[in-house]
Amino acid sequence: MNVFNHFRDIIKVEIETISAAAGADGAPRISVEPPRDPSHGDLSTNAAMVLSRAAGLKPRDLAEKLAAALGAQPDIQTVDVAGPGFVNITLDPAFWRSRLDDILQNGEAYGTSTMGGGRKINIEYVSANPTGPMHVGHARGAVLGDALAGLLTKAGFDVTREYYINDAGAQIDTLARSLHLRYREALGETIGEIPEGLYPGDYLVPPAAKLVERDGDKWRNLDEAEWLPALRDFAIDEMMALIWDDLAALGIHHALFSSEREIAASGAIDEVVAGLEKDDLVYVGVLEPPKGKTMDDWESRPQTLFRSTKFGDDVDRPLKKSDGSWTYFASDIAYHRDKIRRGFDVMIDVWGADHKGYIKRMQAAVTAVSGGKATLDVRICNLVHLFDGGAPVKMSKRAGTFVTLRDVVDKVGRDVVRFIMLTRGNEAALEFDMAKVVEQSRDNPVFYVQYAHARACSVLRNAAAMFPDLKLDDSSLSDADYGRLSDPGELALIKLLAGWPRVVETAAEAHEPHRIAYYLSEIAAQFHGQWAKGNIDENLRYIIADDMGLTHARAALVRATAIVVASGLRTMGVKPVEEMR
RNA sequence: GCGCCCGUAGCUCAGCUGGAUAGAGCAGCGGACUUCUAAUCCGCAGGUCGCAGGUUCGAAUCCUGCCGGGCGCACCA
Repeated sequence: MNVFNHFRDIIKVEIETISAAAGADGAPRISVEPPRDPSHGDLSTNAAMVLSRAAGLKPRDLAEKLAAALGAQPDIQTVDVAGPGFVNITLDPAFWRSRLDDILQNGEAYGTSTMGGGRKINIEYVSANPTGPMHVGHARGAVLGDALAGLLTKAGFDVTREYYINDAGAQIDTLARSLHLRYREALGETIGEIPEGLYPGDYLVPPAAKLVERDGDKWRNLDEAEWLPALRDFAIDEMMALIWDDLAALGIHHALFSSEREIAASGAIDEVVAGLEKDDLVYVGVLEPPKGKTMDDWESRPQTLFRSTKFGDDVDRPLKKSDGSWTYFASDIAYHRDKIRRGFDVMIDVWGADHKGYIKRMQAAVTAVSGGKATLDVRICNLVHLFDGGAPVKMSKRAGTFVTLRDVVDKVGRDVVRFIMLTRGNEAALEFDMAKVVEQSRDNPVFYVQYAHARACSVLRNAAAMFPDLKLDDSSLSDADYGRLSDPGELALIKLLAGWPRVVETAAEAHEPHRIAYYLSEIAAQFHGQWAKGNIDENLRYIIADDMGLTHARAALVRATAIVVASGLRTMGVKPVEEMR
């Protein structure tokens, strides 16, 4: 149960009783939130201030009426009117304690929401070019997309995880030529320095050997035109296998891989552009060179343009290259229309920071192609600055200090990578210190949260050892006498745990999975803090040797903490640990 | 020149889509262990939310204009 939504519904009913006009008017603007200052109660609503005009009352007067009505509701202990017309509600502690039932009975499914109503939503993420292994920067987009997918699933959406393979264009030819060189090397030739313009990485050496094994020297002395298509296919398959491995190391598995080449081959691009032409959204025109930027090779010439300015873009965008072939943008339009046709009217793309300038045109295209019915949200991932023990890791392909995603995952573990990548908002740059993230200390958020879960499991193990007769399965725990959980710290922890459904919904709505990481840190802090109180006052320990009933009640709280932390971690794609030694 | 993002404590960052006295970690200072794992916790100190206007009951949050930083800016993907 989302406690806040629950009482929001009750408040709406009461408002309608007080004033039908107000009830009909601004219901959507009513917010019910936890007040920042806990001394203001458990819930705070702005309803009286937002609806005073429609009700024909002064905010404070409406607030007083609302407060009187709410005071008679079950589960509500006190209601106060404060400031300009806030209505602050304090709930009965028994109501909060009963949230433990909700948690224990649902297990890790606690927090699952019906907000999404099973609506289809498509998340396209990673989409790294198949020209080599993934590097650290890719990891952030991969984790963000995957965690967002997990979050939206938890929030009740029908999520499809999708990867767009950019397997067309000149880069793939470059890949194929680079492979051919390595292939000749594998056949015994001395190739020397890799020429400028080809990919120098030695990750093409194993595929080259594999190609020799499969085809012998059959491609060796042919003209490029004869071997290029075959080597292209071979190279793409090899590179995608590499990327799949890297993703699997992060625990990421897309449901669908869409190929740019297949889109192009299907004629979808011609089709979608023809459709845009029909709507008068395509024309031939001349673009102005950008001002304030030196463009030596600028050549003013007529181009086939998409009227993206009609949908808020800054300039119209080219659909054709100078050689007459389609631009990447054109095939991306066709691709997104394909997604729309597959029934997705809500789409999310996760891109790197260098693609920021591409957002408007893509959103314009989605609006145009769908007739305004589909929406595209683009989540941009800022840079990851890699450190090792406080020293920046300089990455250079030439110097051979290039750090791949795989290197980092192998070094610190996939759960650490996943969690740390979500400890910042996606638009903020992120520092990733490979030494620090495996430290067992307070300033390592992964450890701090994992330790809370492990500590909770440890308490339950100890409780079982001390009281062999105590039933500690979830259903027995939900029969415990919660009334004995009366310490303010315990109640505060319960309230935090009860906030999980709301965190899921607000984070899902904002498309911001990093909020889960912060929320889990809060729980961990409250839990560790409560633990420490037991070192000062033995009566506050979770396990009380001569009081099995109290231990049972506290075990229920501890178990509920473990459940919520585990649920949060799993939503982020991180595996909770039961022990840390 | 234009567009987007960012600017919050000494440092790294949250701030729940406009709520009340702006929060946390680190660093600093002072405390707490014959432990249910101190791998932790408690306290103190630290702020003109870049600057200036505006919108309103109310602004770190929205609008405008500056200042500073980042990214991008036909045909690559």
